[in-house]
Amino acid sequence: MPADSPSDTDTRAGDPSPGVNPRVPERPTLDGLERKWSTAWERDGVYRFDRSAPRERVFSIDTPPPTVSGSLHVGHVFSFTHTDTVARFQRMRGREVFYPMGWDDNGLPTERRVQNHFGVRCDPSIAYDPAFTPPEVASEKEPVAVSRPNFVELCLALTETDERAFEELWRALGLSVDWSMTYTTIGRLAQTISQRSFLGLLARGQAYQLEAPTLWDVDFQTAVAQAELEDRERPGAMHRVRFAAVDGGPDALIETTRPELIAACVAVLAHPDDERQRALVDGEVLTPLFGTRVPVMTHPLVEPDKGTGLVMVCTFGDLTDVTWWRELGLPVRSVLGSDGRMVEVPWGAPGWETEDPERARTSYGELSGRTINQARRRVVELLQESGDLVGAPEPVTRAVKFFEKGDRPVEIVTSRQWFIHTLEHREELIARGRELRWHPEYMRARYEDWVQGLTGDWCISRQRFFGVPFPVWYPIGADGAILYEQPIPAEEARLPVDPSTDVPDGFLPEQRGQPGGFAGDPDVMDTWATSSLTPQIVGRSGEDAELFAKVFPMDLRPQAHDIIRTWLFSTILRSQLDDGVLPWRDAAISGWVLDPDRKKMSKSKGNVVTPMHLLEEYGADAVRYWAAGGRPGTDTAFDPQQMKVGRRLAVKLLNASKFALADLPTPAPRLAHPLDRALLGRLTGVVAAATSSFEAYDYARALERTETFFWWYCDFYLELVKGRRYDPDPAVASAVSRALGISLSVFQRLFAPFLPFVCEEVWGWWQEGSVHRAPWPAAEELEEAHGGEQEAMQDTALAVTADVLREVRKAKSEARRPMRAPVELVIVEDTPERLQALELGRDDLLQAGSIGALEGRPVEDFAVEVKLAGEAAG
RNA sequence: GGGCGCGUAGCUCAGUGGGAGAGCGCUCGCUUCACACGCGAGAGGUCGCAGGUUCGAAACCCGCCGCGCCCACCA
Repeated sequence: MPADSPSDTDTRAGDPSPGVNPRVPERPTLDGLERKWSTAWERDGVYRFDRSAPRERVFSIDTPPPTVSGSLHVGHVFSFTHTDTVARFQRMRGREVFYPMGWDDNGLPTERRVQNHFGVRCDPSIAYDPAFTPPEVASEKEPVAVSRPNFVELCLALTETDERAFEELWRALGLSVDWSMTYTTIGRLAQTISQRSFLGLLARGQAYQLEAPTLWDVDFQTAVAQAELEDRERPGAMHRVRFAAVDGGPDALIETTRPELIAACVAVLAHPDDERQRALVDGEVLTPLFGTRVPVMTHPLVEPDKGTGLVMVCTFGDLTDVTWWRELGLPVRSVLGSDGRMVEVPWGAPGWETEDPERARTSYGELSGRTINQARRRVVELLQESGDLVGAPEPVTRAVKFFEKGDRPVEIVTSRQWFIHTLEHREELIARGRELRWHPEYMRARYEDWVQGLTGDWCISRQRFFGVPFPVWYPIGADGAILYEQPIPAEEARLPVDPSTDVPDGFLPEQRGQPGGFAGDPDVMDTWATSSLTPQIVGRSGEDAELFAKVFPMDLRPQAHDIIRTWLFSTILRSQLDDGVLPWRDAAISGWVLDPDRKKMSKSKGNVVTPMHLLEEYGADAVRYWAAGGRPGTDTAFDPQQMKVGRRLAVKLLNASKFALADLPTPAPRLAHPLDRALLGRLTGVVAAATSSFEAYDYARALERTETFFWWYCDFYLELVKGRRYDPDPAVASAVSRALGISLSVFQRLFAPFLPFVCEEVWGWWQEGSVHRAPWPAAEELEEAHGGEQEAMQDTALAVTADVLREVRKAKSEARRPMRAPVELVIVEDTPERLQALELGRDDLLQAGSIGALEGRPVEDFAVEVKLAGEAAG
């Protein structure tokens, strides 16, 4: 139904046709509406994106793809509802809404789930077995080793099941997604686009490979990125350790929580201004137990107030060590293996020189092969025995960096990884962040803080299996060495490729791994390296130029605040590097769902309260009502009570619609009654408020304004007009019908983004087509409420009539009489102006209050005297 | 340590210069012809604390206290 012609106003407002309305049920109910209407919407393609629409009419949404491993929880329901209300609003405003759904199935969470579910582990050295079936009984203790292609097949099988369940939930919740455009982050399209973007970065020198100290998870045995770290408080102990003097100089005392890394010590540092350390600086000291000579140097990052003012630098205990190592040009002595155990080291060999090779070998022999914690305990014992530990270890609690999905602290291990240049783009990225319109505005600070605090380029390679492979191979020299410096990129036409099974042009399969042959890059991309391209994936960048031009840059990125540093940041980076643009105009940031005790909703709780249960118990509209009450960026308590309130609102809308639409008198051509005109005048203000709130992504305010006015409408306006509604004079009844029709039509559309099921139901009682494709209410529809010299007085009439009705009700309530109890006389004291206005609503008031007589007395202050029939005045 | 947000009725929250509000919960009443998944009424608050600006502050400014989140070089 197009909104562009003013002459449409009358039909759009929904003039009912006369007579009893057979479409209104005897007893309206919410039960079954989800199934009924989600089926109908799919059948009729109500939310299908029409790509023939011109760019300026398109509203494109870059939906967050939920992680498929595990389950959707109420937090997802919460934030996806927010986006859906905006999508529905924009659709009703006449925009063609591009709203696809994606599933993030790629990555570690899926791998971990597949390992547990099937009892397998991936061994890339095994050949593919086409006949493989997973073990009948999954054993976590003794997993079956499977090839990488088999492992990936299992991942795909499991995620497909999950994705079906997720889609079912979203449909039940009523998300107005175009399900024909669904994508997955492991799918062929996402792989192609990720690989193509990577090859572009490589060709432009924006991606590079480097062997360097890298953040490393020793359990998953993969590199991780700075953005994936989180701090956790862990107990530890501070050890004061003596480093012996060389050549008669003084001993050095350092403090450390990681004594197991003494063997990896490459220097001892002091602050340049620290007078106490003057005698040591520029000299050398010996590491205890191992007798390695290490220089004593200075660096401004050393804090003289901490510990003894001296700190040992190890390769590598933390990120500060990396800084010191790099800036002071120190050597590398690595003792930690990629599996988190101490490796063998060649004491006495170059790089491992020692004053006492025998002692070093004996001491280190106690540590070699042990885990970090075992080695730490043993080294403390050795230091105690040798007398190099000063005092007892002092228990401390300190923040330790963990991979957010990991169980042990991250270590820093030297390895070969792919990076994307990030640091050199910092200023552009901040500028893009300032271009972006944030909702709420203050979320921009989180982004800027993050960009300012970046310490390195983005490491995008992961030593894992279920992800997008790097589309490159390497030649192998005649001596069998892999020539990493000469990567062979895949031809673009071949994408997506898997270099572990595909063969580069100009080689034969038999040459894999052979001298003179080739080797595939063994790694996969960080899951964010794919997710950061969601605008390009949904817009089919490079596959469908026409579509991409229509939807990109996108209008809206909705997401929660916890992934600003990952998803939002990396998406801006990739768009900047690939297209030199900001990927969206607006970002709407959702809060979290909190337990009633204000803590972040816990996993266990989230699993008990599954979203499907909530939808079944309260109904989708009710759950959406609760969610829509959470303002942008604000954390919101999980509150079933609010869902009950939402359900009541939906029921109210059913019943109010039944009252207005159950039978349909001949509609009057114009509004005549002052109260009717005043009502529509107020509704004009509500429409304006809801519209401007929605335009600013404040769906919660739009709902609140609409809801508040709707309850007032039911409690006062509907009660006031009941007499005229049932008036035997058809002219009177039809005039009310017109006002009810216009107002109901507006309410049904104002609520449609929030309560899509019940609104579609009541719309279907009297209108053609879906309410979700009906035009958003506009002021022009209500213009007959305005104009004329009586406009101000009409509104006063409505106000004073309602005020008096309230007083009459109060009197009856205090007298413990029913509301229909007759009233002999009502005396209203009020200003002459208000009394004059009251005359306009007199007839409705007398009827609604069962009032026999009404008198006015002009005075300054408002007061009402109510004389119930058969009683003294109250 | 730095940054951001929050602190209003028992609970969840709205309110950004001029009457302290809503819903839930609670109490009382009402089978009223759209609705008992209802209707009507009522009780309940030093707007975290202390100062300042102003004729006037819940709101604006300064400081403090408390809660939450993000970030930071884990010695």
